[in-house]
Amino acid sequence: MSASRTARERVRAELIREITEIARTQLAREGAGGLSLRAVAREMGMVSSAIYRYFASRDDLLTALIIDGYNAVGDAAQVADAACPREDYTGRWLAVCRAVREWALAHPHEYALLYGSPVPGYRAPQDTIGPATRYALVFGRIIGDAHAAGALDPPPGDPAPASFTGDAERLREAVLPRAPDEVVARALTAWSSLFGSVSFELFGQFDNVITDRAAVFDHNMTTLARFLGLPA
Amino acid sequence: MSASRTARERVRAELIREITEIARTQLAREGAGGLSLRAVAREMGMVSSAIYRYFASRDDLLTALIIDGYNAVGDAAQVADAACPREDYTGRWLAVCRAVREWALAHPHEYALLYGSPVPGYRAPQDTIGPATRYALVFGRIIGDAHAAGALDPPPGDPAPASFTGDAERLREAVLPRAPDEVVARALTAWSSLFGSVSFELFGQFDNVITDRAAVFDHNMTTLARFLGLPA
DNA sequence: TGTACATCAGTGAACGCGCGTTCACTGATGTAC
DNA sequence: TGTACATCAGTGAACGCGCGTTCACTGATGTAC
Repeated sequence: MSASRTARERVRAELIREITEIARTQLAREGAGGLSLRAVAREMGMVSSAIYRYFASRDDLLTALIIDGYNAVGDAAQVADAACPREDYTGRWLAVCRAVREWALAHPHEYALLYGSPVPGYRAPQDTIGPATRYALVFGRIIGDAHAAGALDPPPGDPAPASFTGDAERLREAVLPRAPDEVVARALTAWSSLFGSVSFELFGQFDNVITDRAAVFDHNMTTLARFLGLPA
Repeated sequence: MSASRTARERVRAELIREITEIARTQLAREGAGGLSLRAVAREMGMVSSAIYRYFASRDDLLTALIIDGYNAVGDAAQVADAACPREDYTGRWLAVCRAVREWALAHPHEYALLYGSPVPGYRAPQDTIGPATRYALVFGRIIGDAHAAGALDPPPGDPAPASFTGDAERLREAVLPRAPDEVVARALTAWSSLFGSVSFELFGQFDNVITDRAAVFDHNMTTLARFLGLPA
């Protein structure tokens, strides 16, 4: 009977959910290095080998966590963007930046897993790519909307290097339709700048340097908005 | 005899050097997590407990590596700066940025140890602070020199947040004498932007995104120079 | 210069730990007739 | 509706590994008289 098959499958799905849930809290406590199948099994009240019914290896479990993490960042970005008036491009940009920062502060080890030093020996499979780019779509849409509305007026600067045109074309197709090379290049700068700020705050470089980190972050992101040409 | 005491001490110093050397290459191969006292001892042809004559614990060895790393970045920055004409502030800025990037590319795991996700369970002792700020002095001197020469002309922007004044004062004392708050704030932005770029490149975020990374990096750093108000 | 003693370097065995993964197995749950 | 069979979940023991750290010890190197 297909109803009973789905019953078993529901239990299975629920257990997979529970395993990743426990793995996530362990990740939050100890970081990626401290994630262990045996510890997860212990907390599940299972024998360690039972986990292998659900995940083929430790790396598979890590991959699941990574995908969940990227999706969580993507969700946070989307929600933050959706809460703003469509034409308030600068407000949308700022809201999404804050959402990324706040997610990172709330999930430091997950953030480190996604954007920090690579986990030694771990090679990300293809399935992570889609989720990994979700939040980028949000940023792309904001800048793209502003550009389409003629609201993008970047301050003068050097032209993007010639060797960048191919990359720019690929990025236009993926996230920034119709934006000129210079805008794409600036978007990349802003992108790495945002994550540079968040990483520095999270990884301790701002300790004893910046006190009111939220305010400095906002200031930085506003400055980046100007740099991108978003309206004041 | 004091000559013979120094003989013993010379051997001791040489062994400490050799241990950190081997530890450094292991760090380069496997990352911080893969650094093991036993492996170092094996490669030294010693028994593992012998290492404890030279380092009280694994963390102590890590600390030594971290200090060496910060000093290496500091040296690279200093050398790059010293090779430029004093009044070419933009050239000096660019040279130091490149030096940081090139050091990072040449020593990815060491870079990750210094600027990537914190090593779980490791708490940096006070002795790392001095070396950690050496390269910052170099950046500070460039911006400070430009400012003192009246060559700093930053484009308009929002004022730094009020809550930043205390931090700015502290930073003025440490690395940026006599610079106004806005300049200090911009220096911080540029600082995290630089390391954001380098980290993204190193940690794989630019994979399949940017092809000619050196060119894009140069472009970004030049843009940051303008943002700081360094002359074109 | 020679001897008695103190310091230091390195050994080897051991403690106690945790890990990922495999494998043959027992029961329970579902499927087909 | 009832029975024979196949699938799946979970067990428990084991393999083989490496790790940091401690400790009592042997020799060698240096020191003081």
